[in-house]
Amino acid sequence: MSVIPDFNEKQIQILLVAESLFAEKGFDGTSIRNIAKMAKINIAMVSYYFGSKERLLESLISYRTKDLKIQIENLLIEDLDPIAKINKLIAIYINRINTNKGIFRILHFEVATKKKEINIKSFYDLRKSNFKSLEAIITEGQEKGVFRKDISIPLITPTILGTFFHFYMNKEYFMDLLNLKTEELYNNYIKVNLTKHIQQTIKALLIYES
Amino acid sequence: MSVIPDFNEKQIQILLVAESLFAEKGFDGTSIRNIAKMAKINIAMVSYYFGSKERLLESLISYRTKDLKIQIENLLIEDLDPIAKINKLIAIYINRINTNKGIFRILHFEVATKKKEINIKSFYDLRKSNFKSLEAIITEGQEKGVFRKDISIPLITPTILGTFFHFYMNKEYFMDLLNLKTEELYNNYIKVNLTKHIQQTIKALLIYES
DNA sequence: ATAAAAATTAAACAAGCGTTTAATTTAAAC
DNA sequence: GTTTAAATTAAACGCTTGTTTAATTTTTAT
Repeated sequence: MSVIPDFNEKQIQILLVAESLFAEKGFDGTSIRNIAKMAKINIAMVSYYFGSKERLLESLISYRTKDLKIQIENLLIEDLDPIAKINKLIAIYINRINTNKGIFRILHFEVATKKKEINIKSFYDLRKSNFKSLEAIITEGQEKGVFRKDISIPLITPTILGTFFHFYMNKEYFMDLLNLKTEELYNNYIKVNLTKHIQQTIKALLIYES
Repeated sequence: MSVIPDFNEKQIQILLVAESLFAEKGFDGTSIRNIAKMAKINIAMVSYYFGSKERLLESLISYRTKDLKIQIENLLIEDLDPIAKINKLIAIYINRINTNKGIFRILHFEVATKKKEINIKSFYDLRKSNFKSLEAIITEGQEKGVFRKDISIPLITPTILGTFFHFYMNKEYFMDLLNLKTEELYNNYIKVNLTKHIQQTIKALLIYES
């Protein structure tokens, strides 16, 4: 008995098209006619299946966030030293966002402006759950005497995700600055250099005594 | 002889109203009628003064970014030790964005989606200039033997600004997580704790030997 | 095969959009 | 004080928006 509605094939097809358009042009910048045309359906089908454009967005968010919870919880029970755990957490974060670019971009953009109206509870729960996992990992590291005691755990996530997002949202600027001439080089830079940078940053923050 | 157009009082009044609405509801989410109503002008005045809605946004960006360059360049010639200089740079960054919330929010949101069409050269120049300043400060610190030699300078700015923005863009979530019950407490947390956290992070990153 | 339910369609709806027009008022220049 | 330019207005333009309607086709169940 899940509270998350199940979607049929047609609905999922619509959700996927909506995801790519919302990510590219924003929620307000995308019309139902855009979606219908790209998904090769009648414009009435969106209202028929989802009720409204807003509820389509809500459906998309719950569709995408419902299965993103497990991965990090599994990390908790792995037998790794604290630093390795944190590094793996960062790698999971970045990889996950990278393979779900669309929905994360939408969440990042729309939740900030539409927050009052949209049901983002599932997203909110996901964040809370991830925070608890991070807290557990850091506390473990502190008990083992590896991490500093005076760490502000709530500011770790902004450091990880913020750094990544800022890089990811300013793609053009950084492709120019770092002389990355193809999409592939840019993505590879994220996977190798940026990930390493963030891991290094967090490690320094958790260990370095001032 | 400035290439940046001068705006009269009426134009500035419109720009300020547009800034607050674009920041709150996004560019696509704001209509010219919204702006006209709030600014208590006729809807035709926007076209009359700026030509179009897009050019209004361009005008707003150049109006806001034209005087943001000097502050950081002055920091270069101050007589401070490298760490103090970096700390001051971070404080300047955060304070500046905090007192120009609106335009930075707009830039962050719209530039990412509209980048092809909008003339954001002034913003681009500002970033390049800031990067050069940062590079100079870090190189100085390396020559004095205070900073590590293997620092990826292009990834310092994403770490500073990204961390800040992620915190700032998810206001509601962090007010809840950190139990900050008023706007004032939230802003104070940014000024004290978040700023300190970012300074600490960058310091650790620049100094800590792995 | 028939009846009921679900899916799909084209068309229309009113409302809002950015922009332009042409007329009028206000200000500046001489 | 008259002329010229700038500012402001209400109205309309054509177009797009999200949503609903009512008719039709397709699928499912009996």
